[in-house]
Amino acid sequence: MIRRRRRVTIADVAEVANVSAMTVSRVINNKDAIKPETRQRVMKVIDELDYAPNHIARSLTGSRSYTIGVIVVDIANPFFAEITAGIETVAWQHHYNVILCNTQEDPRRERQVMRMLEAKQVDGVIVCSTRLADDDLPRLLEMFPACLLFNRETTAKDANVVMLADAAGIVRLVEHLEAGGRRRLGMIAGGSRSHSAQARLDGFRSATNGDDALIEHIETAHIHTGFRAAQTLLARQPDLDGLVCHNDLAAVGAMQACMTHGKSVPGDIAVVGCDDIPLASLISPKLTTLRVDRRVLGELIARNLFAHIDGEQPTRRQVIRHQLVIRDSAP
Amino acid sequence: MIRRRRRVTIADVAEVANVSAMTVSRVINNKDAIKPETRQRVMKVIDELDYAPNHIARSLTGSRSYTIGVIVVDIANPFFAEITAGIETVAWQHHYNVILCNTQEDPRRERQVMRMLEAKQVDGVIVCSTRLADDDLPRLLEMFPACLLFNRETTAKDANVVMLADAAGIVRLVEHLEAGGRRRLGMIAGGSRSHSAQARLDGFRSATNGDDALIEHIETAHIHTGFRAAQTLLARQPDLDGLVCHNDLAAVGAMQACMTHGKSVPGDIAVVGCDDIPLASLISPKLTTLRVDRRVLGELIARNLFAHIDGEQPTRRQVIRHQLVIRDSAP
DNA sequence: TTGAAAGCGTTACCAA
DNA sequence: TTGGTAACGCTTTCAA
Repeated sequence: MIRRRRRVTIADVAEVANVSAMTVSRVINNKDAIKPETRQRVMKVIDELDYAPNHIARSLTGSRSYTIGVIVVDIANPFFAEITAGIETVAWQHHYNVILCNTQEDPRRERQVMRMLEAKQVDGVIVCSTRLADDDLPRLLEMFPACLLFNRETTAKDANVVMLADAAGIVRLVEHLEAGGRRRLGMIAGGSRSHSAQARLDGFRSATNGDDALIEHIETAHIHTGFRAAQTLLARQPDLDGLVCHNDLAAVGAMQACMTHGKSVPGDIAVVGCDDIPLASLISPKLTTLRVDRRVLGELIARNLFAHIDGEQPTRRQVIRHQLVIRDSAP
Repeated sequence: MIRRRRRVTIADVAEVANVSAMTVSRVINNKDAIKPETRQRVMKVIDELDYAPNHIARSLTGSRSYTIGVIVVDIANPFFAEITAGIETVAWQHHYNVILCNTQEDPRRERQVMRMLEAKQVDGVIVCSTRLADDDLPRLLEMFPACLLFNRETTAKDANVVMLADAAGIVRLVEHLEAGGRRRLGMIAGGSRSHSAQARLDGFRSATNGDDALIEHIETAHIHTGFRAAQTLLARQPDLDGLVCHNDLAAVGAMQACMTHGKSVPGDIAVVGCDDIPLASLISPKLTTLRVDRRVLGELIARNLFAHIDGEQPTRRQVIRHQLVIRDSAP
């Protein structure tokens, strides 16, 4: 059972300072005009009693809770952890706290979490890579005074959206490969249910007038799946001289497959990945890839939300481009 | 400016259902006895109006806020991200939310964050690797109905503690090396200000009756610092046949140095790390190291806190041992 | 089994 | 420049 020590209240301060609670309230909120003398006296008592306003009571009066909700599919995924770090930084600058909710890719849980956040009167939510159906989204999002969706479009009213330019990023990779003289490019594409996998594949197709024989799909992109996909692809198309991979892990596997196949990287074939995970610069040859500064991305997302909360006209839709990181695997 | 849509209140439900607010309250809390007929009617109205209790108002009445605070030095660090994932899982099972606070190793910010959390009436806090001074800790922690410290001891009353058995883990590594016939062991030790570095060093010393000539210090443990430290150590002690490294990154660098030095791993010299980062099983030879399941650790931490919150007698001090992961670098 | 009234700590509104 | 009163939405307490 919880036992909370009695807190000093505004009434305590008022009594000791010989003023009304209202006056104390005005002092701590810097509102209205207060006689400097009175203010001094109240401040002194606040200090002596170590008074701090009760945020719960404040929230109840209706204005703000100074809390936002952040919903992610998996906080243990460094991608979201870094975004969350950026969000938290900006939130704190705005004197806000973050309620972090991990949904583990479960849409049911996502729904419950949203209702809970609304019941706790958060001033806004940030939803990263939601798994909710398009139809459910508007009704849920519209419960909140402000909301922002990362990597998902929606018809919800007043929802802002921040998207990663996955397709454009892949196009740049392809252009880089072609500028390096590569003529026959293949792709190892990611899972069919993933939004970003679809976008990356679209980018590849549009940049290459994609021949489907040059594309190999893997459901989960990992080193060994990348390895096998590259083997299949090379068996089918021995003259490939460039390989675009859904992500860095797959690219690492693909490079191993190339070498097993007797092809040198980048001599005979160039390999590129996507995400710039730490491993990308630790292996040999170092991987050419796409990067987005995830902490900065989180900060940008949060700033967008707070613009909304603060009543400024926020950017409705923001698209963030990757940065091309050129290393040894495709110089 | 925030505009919050008017919520359905308990009074609305009461009016439509033709009962008092109290009856509605009893229904949603399953408290006291209610005539089944009345309960049915109230439930129906709740459903129709889509009523959900306002948690802020609930918290104000004094019992619980159903929110805990989690304070970490850096959520972008996968170590803490995974622990946080574990904590969040258990919190949600208890119908709790987590306010996540990132302190970026700044003790001042940590203090502010704690005051804020107290003002928001959290029912408990979990503080991971605090940078606060021993003297500040008790006063701050005692503001909360329940608190738990990870990897830090304290004299604060009613504070529970979960510690990682860093020293014991290193002892096990040393024993493993000695069982494998290694006779002359060196160590690459970590930063002087780090709690865990100190503990790991202590473990090494106690297990080897440590000769300081066999120990090399690095301020930040990374691949290149590990490389250089190993070089220095090998130059000084060419007959080393075992090397214990503060963490996996340093171990990776150390292995490279060994090979550069013409020593094969594990043939001529065994190398072990600590932490089991993803890279550890990706490089060759695969690294023998220490692991602790960080998600499970987070769950354990949270369960300890909730035991306290729920008034059970929680374990005052819990020590978590690493698991020895034997791979190729020290079979 | 149900209800009325008081209170949680704060702020909005109106009055002095 | 200050204070009284009434909310905010709920639960506790006491009474019926």
